[in-house]
Amino acid sequence: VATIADVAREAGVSIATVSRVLSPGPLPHPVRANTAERVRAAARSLNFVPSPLARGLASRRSGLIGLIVPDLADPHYPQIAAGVEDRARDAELAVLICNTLGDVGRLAEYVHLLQARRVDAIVLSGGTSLSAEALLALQEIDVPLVLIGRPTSSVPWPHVSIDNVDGARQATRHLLGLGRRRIVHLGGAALQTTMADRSAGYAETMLQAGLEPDSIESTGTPEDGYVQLARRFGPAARSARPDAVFAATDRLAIAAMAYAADRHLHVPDELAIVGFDDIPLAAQLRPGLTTLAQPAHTLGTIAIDLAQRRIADEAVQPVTLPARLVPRASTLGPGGRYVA
Amino acid sequence: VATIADVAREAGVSIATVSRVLSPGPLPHPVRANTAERVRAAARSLNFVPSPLARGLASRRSGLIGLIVPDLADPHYPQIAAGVEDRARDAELAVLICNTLGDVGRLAEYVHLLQARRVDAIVLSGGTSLSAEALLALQEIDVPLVLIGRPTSSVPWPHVSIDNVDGARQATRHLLGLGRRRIVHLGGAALQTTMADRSAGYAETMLQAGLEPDSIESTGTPEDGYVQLARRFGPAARSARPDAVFAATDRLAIAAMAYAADRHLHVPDELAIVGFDDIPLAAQLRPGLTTLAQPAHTLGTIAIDLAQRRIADEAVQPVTLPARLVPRASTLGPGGRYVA
DNA sequence: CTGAAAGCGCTTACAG
DNA sequence: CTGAAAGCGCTTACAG
Repeated sequence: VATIADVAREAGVSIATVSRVLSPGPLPHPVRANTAERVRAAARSLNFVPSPLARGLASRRSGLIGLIVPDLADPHYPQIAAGVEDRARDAELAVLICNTLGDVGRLAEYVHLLQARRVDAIVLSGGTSLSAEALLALQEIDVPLVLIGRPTSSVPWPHVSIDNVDGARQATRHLLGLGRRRIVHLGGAALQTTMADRSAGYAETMLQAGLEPDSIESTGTPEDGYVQLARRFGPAARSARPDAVFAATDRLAIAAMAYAADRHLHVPDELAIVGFDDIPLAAQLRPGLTTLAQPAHTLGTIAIDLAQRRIADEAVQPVTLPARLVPRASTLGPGGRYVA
Repeated sequence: VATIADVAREAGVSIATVSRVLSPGPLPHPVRANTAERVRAAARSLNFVPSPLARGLASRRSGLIGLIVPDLADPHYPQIAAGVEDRARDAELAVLICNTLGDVGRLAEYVHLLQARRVDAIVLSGGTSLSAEALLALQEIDVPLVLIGRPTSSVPWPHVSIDNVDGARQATRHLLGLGRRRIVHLGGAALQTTMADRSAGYAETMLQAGLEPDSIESTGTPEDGYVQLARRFGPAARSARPDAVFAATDRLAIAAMAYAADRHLHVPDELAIVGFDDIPLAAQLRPGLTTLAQPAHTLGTIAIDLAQRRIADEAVQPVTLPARLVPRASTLGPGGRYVA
């Protein structure tokens, strides 16, 4: 493999000049056009690629981004990862992937590791359920940090998130518009701001309509969602059977659909169901799942944009992206029509 | 941040000794136990982590693994990625993630990039549809390479894959055991060895049973799977309606379930359906999807094991993992029973 | 506009 | 068993 010295020799200049042509830093150094062209030609002919290792060591910038996700198995995060990777690639940054499995110890370990590797920035997703103390521990970091999802408390780092409150409002209004009144919310782990916000948007909209909010909490897994529904719908249920479920995620909505099928409840006639996320399979289900599409990929690309601004030490504002209702047969029925 | 020099000073030794204690290379250098302990204590007290950048530059080993996947949005690959990441972490390797989106140009670009970053090894998944020439281009690589999935032609690199032929045999035998005779195979892109193997296992088993194989090819997306089924089942269909579908993937199986629902075909009474992959949602569908579970996570961990042996220049054999039939209601019906 | 040189933080023959 | 020193391949003040 060719090194900078080979290129310098070939072009008849010093390695300093080669570096200045091929790796213009933040404040570009003036180089004569003619010289620059010779260097570029030499680099091309030698198929020269500067060693990121050496470059990182010398410049204290590794060209690496650390991406921390809680769970790659959850369809939400790969979409974010794809967005991050996409934009990072455009910026000539490589992405180190870290899977915490929701373990705070592992999170701390990764953060330490990423710092040791001198990553230029860390993108942390799934930090929406971190306790104040866990967040405090992150304060120690001297690497630019960007969060995906609204953090639990005020923190010094920028974040990009979905407007979950508004998404939940849309979901609830949609069901109300269809004439449903006994709308239950099947929520995920309330510790996560994402889940809390969706629950809040639901409750607010119900109250505005003069109805009593009725939230069921679950751990967020479809298995637990099913169990919690069974408990609520079961014989011990104290109130009238719901006529609609707004689930906090598509995975929970799928659990609700399974529950309805097992109890021979017709969807949507007897039970309308709305999810949140618009996972790729949502449209393939029967009935198709009405849900809120969120731009997960964009979440990732914007996180990189924010990270780059932080690296350049620019001030940045948090970014909020809208969710968009995608009506399907699980609320409208075949050829159903929405009544606002 | 502490450097090796700080530790050396604190322990009263040279940096060479520190390095030998903290980073024993392939052939460990003898160090007096007492000295080693002093060094370790100093490192601990200073919270010293050797710079992977400097280490990589000096030793020509970066501690990085490049993971190339074709599509993070396909639920199959995040599972593999999780396995890779898991085991890599145990081995103190970090994982660079690369998403090719099925573009061969992008693949080549990534391979180049990963080499520039001096990754210790590359794990390539989704290379099961690479043409002979694309594989030849990879020959140039002087980095250990491990493939996930059986390559299209004989190559000099080890691979780990699922026994797709046998999995397809199991699926087909299962349907035959239930008395089905008009079993159709809904296949994915035939260029991929994975899909070709599943198709082959199906055809072989049908022939053995004295039945005519009947394969429908699709691009592999649920959308196209649905379209292809409609064409086959439609009025123009030349033969008797199938009584079972063995889909090459769960995503295609879900398309088949959607198609059955739209045509008011009862699953499994009128149409039994088997998938392949056992994606997390398969158990949540109604009816639950009978499918072949494949150890995707293990695929990833073994790939790292193979990579490490290749890095150590050991000889390695290809590894094949079994698929396992998971019977659910889409073939058995509620309380259904299997007749072998 | 260009170059000589120090330095980034390690590893690893070489000598003892 | 330990250390002095060269070197990995770059970047970046400093000097001209």
